[in-house]
This record gives sequence, structure tokens and C-alpha cells, in this order.
Amino acid sequence: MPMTEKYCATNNLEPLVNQQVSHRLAYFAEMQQQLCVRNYGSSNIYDNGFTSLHSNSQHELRTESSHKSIEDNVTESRSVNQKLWPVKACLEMKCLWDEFNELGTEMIVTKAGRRAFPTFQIKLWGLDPDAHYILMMDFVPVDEKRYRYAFHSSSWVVAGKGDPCAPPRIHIHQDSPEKGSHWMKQAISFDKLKLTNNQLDNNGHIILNSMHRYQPRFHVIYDSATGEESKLVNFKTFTFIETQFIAVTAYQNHRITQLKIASNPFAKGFRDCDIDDWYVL
Amino acid sequence: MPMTEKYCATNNLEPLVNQQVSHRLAYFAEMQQQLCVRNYGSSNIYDNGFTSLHSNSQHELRTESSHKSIEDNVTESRSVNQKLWPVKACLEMKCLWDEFNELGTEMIVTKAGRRAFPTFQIKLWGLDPDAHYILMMDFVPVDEKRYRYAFHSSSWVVAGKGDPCAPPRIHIHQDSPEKGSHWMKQAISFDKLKLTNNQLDNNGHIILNSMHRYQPRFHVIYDSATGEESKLVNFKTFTFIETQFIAVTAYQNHRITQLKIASNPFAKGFRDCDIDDWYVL
DNA sequence: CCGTTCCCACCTAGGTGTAAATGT
DNA sequence: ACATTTACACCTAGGTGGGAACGG
Repeated sequence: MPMTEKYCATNNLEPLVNQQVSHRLAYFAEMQQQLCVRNYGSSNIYDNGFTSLHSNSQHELRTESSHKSIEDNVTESRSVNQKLWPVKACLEMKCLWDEFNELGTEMIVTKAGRRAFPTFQIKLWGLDPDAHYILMMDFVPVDEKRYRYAFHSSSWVVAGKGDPCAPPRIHIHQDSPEKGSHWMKQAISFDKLKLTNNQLDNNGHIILNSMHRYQPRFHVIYDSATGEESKLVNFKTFTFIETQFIAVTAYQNHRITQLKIASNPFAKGFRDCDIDDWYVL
Repeated sequence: MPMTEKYCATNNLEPLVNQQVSHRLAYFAEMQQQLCVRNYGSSNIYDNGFTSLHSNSQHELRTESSHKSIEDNVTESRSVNQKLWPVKACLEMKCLWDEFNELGTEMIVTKAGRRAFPTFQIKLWGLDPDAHYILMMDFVPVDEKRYRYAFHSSSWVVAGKGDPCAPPRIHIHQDSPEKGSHWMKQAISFDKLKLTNNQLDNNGHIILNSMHRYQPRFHVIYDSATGEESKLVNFKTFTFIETQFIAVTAYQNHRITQLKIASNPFAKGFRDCDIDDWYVL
């Protein structure tokens, strides 16, 4: 699998992770390696080294009725560590995500980095309270297409072939590594995560192409594997279809803007009515 | 030493430490025990279970000319772990602390908890980069006296016997435990630490008596001791005499108020002149 | 023309001392 | 009297979308 190896070999970890946890790189180096193999090892590889979810039947996205996510690991050839078998994840604020998703979620990307809204938050169950886990997120292009917003029809249309991707980055939750009991105590919020369109970003933010569609993913990594255990698959990936979005430098769909203003406390200054708890966040 | 044992026995750890790190209690239980013995084992014990620094020659405070602190461990009977021998601490913003100290530093205590200013910040050297350490602070009453401010003479005078102390608390730095390399990377700031006069405080803040004098202390704890090593003294305490202060509910010395306003960025609104970088913080 | 960048008014969240009110 | 509490104006620090300016 030469492409995969080449991809991993050129995948310099240092600038890929967010700054808050850079001093813990040793913990994550091997996990990064595993994720590379896992993400791209059995998928169609494009010139830019990236994967298309849609072109890979293993990853084909399907609508889920509940808060449940797609668990990617079921197709793994290696056995999954027992510490991860019972792990379940649930998306917080699912109703709000659904509302955005029905309109076509847009996320602002800026040179300096912009937080995503709604914030990515998950609740975990089934971790070993005393074992150590690392939590991380990454963002997979949904396709290799560039989009534009057709104002006359109020819809997104394909505008051509996708632009080349910067080397993909991962965001490691700042509490990592922590015990299972810590992660299960309350919802885990990725509110430090920022999105940027600056291909040369030096702040460890997630680099995305504007006008491209992305699927966020959550990874739970078992951090205490030793001996024979370390040969098992020591992570589990959760994909919530309703968190898909298109990266933009300015909002295109006015209804998205209005929903952001209505639901994001920091945008309260732009609300028309005084009912500021339309969404209780 | 019945008082010491009684003191430690009634010293329920749970509510003593700040909330941010409460889930890491297991790490600190033994250290707390050691600190109790160490702090109070060879000192005069008062009815309230507290120690007078002044009445104990081993702890007698003396002025230091440089940034150096008093290292308490030299009087220990047990051997100190090698991982701590070369550890040195240096007080950040020493000039500002000196300026406050010459006037007689006052720190506001409130029911809800108030940050100290200047912020307690130290720089560490000599840690093993790969070993894990815990950093904590506590506050020792300088004497068992109550003070009042004599406005006519602009000085603090003894107003009687000290009030009973609440069970002493420790503040564990939120990054604990972390590797030596982490702690030495930059100055360690205890900016999450808050002081309160609420004897029933439930937020893990440091409980102090208003109008009483306190000496802050820094403790570096070696967290990786196993086997024979664990019988050694696995912590080192640093005391910076210039950080001594009197707890107050309202500032008494007007010159302290003015110095706070001049040097604390959050008090900029009370400055007379527009030169807001009189102190570059 | 369309997408991006930049500055800005307006928020959230929380750290200041003040001065009046409230104990004790 | 003196100490403490409370509400508050005024900051820091940083997250919003708007709209003008910029650029291919």
C-alpha cells in the first residue's frame, strides 16, 4: 500500500495538533499513525492523499434515527480492545444540529481561526473508569467537489473539482489523556477547536477549504495498552452524520445566519426580538 | 504526637482541594498526609491545630536578598528524593511583590472568593523533565494574632488573639500531575487560586481569617516514587517571604489601593492618568 | 462578479475597586 | 465605631455577524 505509507511518512505530526497539548506529543504519535492507516489504508486514495467517504462503501453515510453514531470499527480486520467494546457516544444538542443540518450547516473559517457553532459536544458511556483514554476529532472531506451557493434557487450546487487539501490535522481534546471516569462525568466539549482556511496556519487549528463539504469525526483512544494488547485496535471512531457542514468565509444561506443568531449567545447583539432564550444553551 | 495525628485524622481531604482537580484526589491523598506531618509534626500546635511560624525557630522568617526562597526541607530527618535535590524556584514579579511588601500587602477576601494580586507565579529549574510532579500552594498563619489598621499612624497594630482557623486547605495547580518538562517550560501561574473568608466555603477556595497575617508556600511533589523511593521525602517546599500579606475585606492602607489600581489591569478603570503601562504586566 | 479580509459594534464571561447598605 | 456585604460602573479577554474594502 505505497500511497498510504507515503502519506504517513510525510505526515509530520508536530504542526498537526493543537498547541494546548503539544507537550504530550509522545502520547499521540502512535495513535496518529494508527489513524492514518485506518482512515486511508482501505479507501480510495486521491492525488491529494485524501479519502472520499462517498466512494467508499465501508464509510457510506446513512441517516440514523436516534442520537447514535456510526461506529466505524466494525469493519476492522484486527480485534478491537475490550476496553473499547462497550463504549457508546451520544451527540449533545442533537436537536439543534438537526435543525442546522436540514438547512445545510455552514461553518465560518477565518485566517485567525473561528470556533464552530454549534459546538461539538459528546457524551460517552462504557469507558473503564480507571483506564486512560485520549479523545480527538478530525474532519474528513465528504467528496472532492467545490460548491457554490445558488441564490436564485437557495441551494448548494457543485461548482467543480475539489481544491487540493492541506495535510489533514487532528484536534486533541485538551484534557487528554484522562481516566474514563473523567470523560464520563459530563459532556465533553470541543470548544477550543478552531477552523481556519489558512493553509499555512501555525496555531494548530483545523485547516479546511472554503466552499468544501466536511464530516467531523470523534475518536476515543485507549491509552493504556501494553504488551499483546498493543497489537489490538485501540481506538473507536464515532461519526455523527448530522454534524456535516460546508466551510465558508461568509454565510451564504440567510436562514443559517438567522439560526446562528438565534442560537449562539455571542450573537445576541444581532437578535431582533428580546426573547433571548429561544434556545436555552 | 497526639495533636498531629488528631489533626490529620479529622482532615477530610475531599472538600479541601480546589474543584478543578477533585477527580485526581487519589494522587494527592498521600501527599496531603505527608504535608500535615511535615507542617505540623515538629511545631507548636495550638488549640485550633495550627502552627505559628514565628514561634518555631526552624521556620523563622528571614529576609532574602535575591529571588531565592527559603527551602524548608533542609531540616528534614528523612532523606530527600534525588529527583528534588536540584530543584530551584524563583518568584516571578518579585519587584512588584517587594513594592507591595514594603507597604504591607493586603489581599481582599470575599464570600464568593477573590483572586490574589499580584498573582502567585513561580519559575522552576532542576526538575527531571520526564518525571511527574504535582504543584500546590497553601497558606500558613504567620502568628495567632488579629490585626487592625491604625489610620492615625498609618500602620497595622495587634488587635488581640487570633480567631480560630478553619481546617487548612491546599490549592493544587490545575495542570497537576505533569512532567518536569511541562513545569519548566514557562512560569507557573496560580491564577485560578481564590481566597475567601467564608468558613463554610464549598468551592474549594482557600479559607482565611480577615485581619490575619498569612505566609503563602509553594510545594513541589515528586509523583513517581515507587518501592524504596516512596519512603523518602518526596516534596520540597519554597517560601517567599515577600509574598506575606494580611487578609482584609476592604483595603485599609490607601497606598496599597493605589498600587493595586496602578498595577492590576482589571482595575484600569480607576486610574487617574492615561499611562496604563506604568506596570507592564 | 464572487469570494475573502479587515475593522467594528455588540455581545458573553468574569476580574477590579467604590460607595452605600448592613451587620455586630 | 468598625467590619462585612452588596450592587455596580468599568475594565480585560475574547466570541459574534455586518459591511466596507479588497482582490482575483
